Amino acid sequence: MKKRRHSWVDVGDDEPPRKRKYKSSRLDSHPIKKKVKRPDSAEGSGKPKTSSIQEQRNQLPIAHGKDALVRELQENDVTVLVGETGSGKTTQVPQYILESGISGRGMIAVTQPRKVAATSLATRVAQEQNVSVGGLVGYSVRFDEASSQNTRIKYVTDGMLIRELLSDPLLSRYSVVVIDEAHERTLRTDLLLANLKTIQKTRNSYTGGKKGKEPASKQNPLKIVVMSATLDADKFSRFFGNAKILYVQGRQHPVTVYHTANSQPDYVDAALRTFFQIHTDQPPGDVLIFLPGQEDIENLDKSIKLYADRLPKDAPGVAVYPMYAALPAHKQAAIFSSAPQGMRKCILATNIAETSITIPGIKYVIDTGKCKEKRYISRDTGSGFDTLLTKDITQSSAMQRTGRAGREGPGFCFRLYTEEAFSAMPLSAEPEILRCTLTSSILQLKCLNQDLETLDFMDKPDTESVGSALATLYLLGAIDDTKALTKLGRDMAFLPLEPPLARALMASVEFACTLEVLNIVSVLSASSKLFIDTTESRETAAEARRKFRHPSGDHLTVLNIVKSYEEMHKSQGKSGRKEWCKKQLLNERCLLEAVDIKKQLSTSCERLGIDWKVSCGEAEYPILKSLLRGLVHQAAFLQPDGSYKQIMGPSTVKIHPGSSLCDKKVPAIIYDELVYTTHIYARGVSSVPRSFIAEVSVLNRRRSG
DNA sequence: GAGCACTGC
Repeated sequence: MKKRRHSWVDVGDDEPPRKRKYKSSRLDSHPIKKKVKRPDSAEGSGKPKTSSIQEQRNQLPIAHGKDALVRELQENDVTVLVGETGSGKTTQVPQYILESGISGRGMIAVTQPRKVAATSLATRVAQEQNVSVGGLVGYSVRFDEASSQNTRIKYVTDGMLIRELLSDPLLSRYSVVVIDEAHERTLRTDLLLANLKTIQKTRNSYTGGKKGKEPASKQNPLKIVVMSATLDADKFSRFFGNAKILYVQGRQHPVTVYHTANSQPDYVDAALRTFFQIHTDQPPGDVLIFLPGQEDIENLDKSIKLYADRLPKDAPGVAVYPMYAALPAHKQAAIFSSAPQGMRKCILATNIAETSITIPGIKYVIDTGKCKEKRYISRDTGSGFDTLLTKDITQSSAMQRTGRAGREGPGFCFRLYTEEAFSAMPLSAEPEILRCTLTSSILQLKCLNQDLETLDFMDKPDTESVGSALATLYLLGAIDDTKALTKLGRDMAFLPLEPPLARALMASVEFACTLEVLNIVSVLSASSKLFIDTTESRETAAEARRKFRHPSGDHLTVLNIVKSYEEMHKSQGKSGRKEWCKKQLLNERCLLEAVDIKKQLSTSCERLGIDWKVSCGEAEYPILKSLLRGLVHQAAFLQPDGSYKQIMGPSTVKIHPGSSLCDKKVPAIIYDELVYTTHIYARGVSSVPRSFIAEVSVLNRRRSG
């Protein structure tokens, strides 16, 4: 048989996606001129009404190509599998691998970027195998695990597999690793891909990748399956020595796409007009509008309500639901309830609705084509800051948003940008590794003895960004002046914290205030924000915060809140605690997550021989000194004009308006992060005596031994 | 005096 390298193999019975053009036509100002159908495949006939789980499995698009797929997986060490949503690849491929014996005696790991995905997929696949989750099929995510000695298929978050890498650098328990959602190119996916390539070379005694010439020394070979959406498949294939690309058809209802004839600089106004055009001209069906951020959502919310009131009395009403991450949980939950009788539901969402949340019943999507992107600007030594600015989305994002209209039936998508603008969009987002802080990743790679210069990344991070991370690690005492990992650095990497917070926690041992610092870093490293901050409640929230305010600033204010929360729990129990949070406008999600993190960190501390119960009582200096050890590179001095000048770095920063120290002119500050929006703002700020700062940068290194 | 997309250990 002729070797077919780097070619598309059609596993399903449809044409490969490169031939499918996303035809679309212009939409003249707003009146709808012409519509074009998305040339979609399987005219979603929907799920069969009643069928056994096995029948459902057999009806998935991927089932048609099962034999061909299994054959390819058997023959190739690396396979790139392209499949759209609804193809069933994530649930079926691991089962095919298991059932066909490809995985031998080893386990199959399937990675996911998000926790919910990992746990729910494991549950689904366990059902299909007719076993309970945690047996043959299990999962492992932070704070939650269901697996046993019998587990053969394990769904894990990519971060979890990286943790496993630290204790088992060859991932020897696994014979197959499936990297799912690889097109998202998260920092952790890229780290895994780079490491997997090295691991496979070692375990398979690579001889150039020629089929049928496997060396006899191959004891415990590793197979890699990379699963991705269509756009980046070639790149993954090239990265793995022109690995075979297989294509699987998806299942999605057709969505009619419209573009505007002219660009719409005022996209909020354009969204408003488009919404009412749909509302008055189109049949019933819910509307989902994608906007970049909270501010736009709040404005559009007001405008829609204003105009809806002016509609004729007999016209159907509009029920508006905002949806973004900072919204309190009970308001987020509201979007899943159906609209009041005779009203059209209109959801205003950030890209939280693009992948994280699926809202049922959406027939119309309005896409502003904008999103906010966090980007790290690295300067000289550790003085970089994050920006959070509105920018154009990518083509894959646009297609994802469009797809949200076709989940349950044929739908419509109104793009508030021209067809030309769509064509000009980048295909997919720039990988995170090129725009994020690398401090934590580089510390982990150091623990794996990986040489950054020789490690093969899909996209190599730029030298400036690596240099900045190395400089930060050196300042924190995690590496020495030969860039070698220190004992302190190894301990820091063991803690599930960002290096600055890990350093602060390690320092707390020295200052005998571990309990306090543990409480603070647990909240700081929680993924949700502590304060609920919507425009309408901003004043009330600030008022509530004043009660907990500590004169030294935000870190000790956080500590006061944690203490009150714990007391509230002791005296009032779970429901009292919840009520209390609501009243104080505190986000309980953050505090609950902090409780989990604290539990995990205290276990980690015990393993490192640290007594985490050591407390400094009411003293504040030990706490500030500990924090300063981690935040040396994030400190600034007051200038005569009231602004702050970074100690390491060129920038002048302001204290963020949400901080308890805003407008308090203290001589020196440390901060959790810098964010550039309208100014460079320092967030999470504490006041420290100037004298503390000078001594720290020297001390950090001296004690790192 | 002004405002913050989304994840992970």
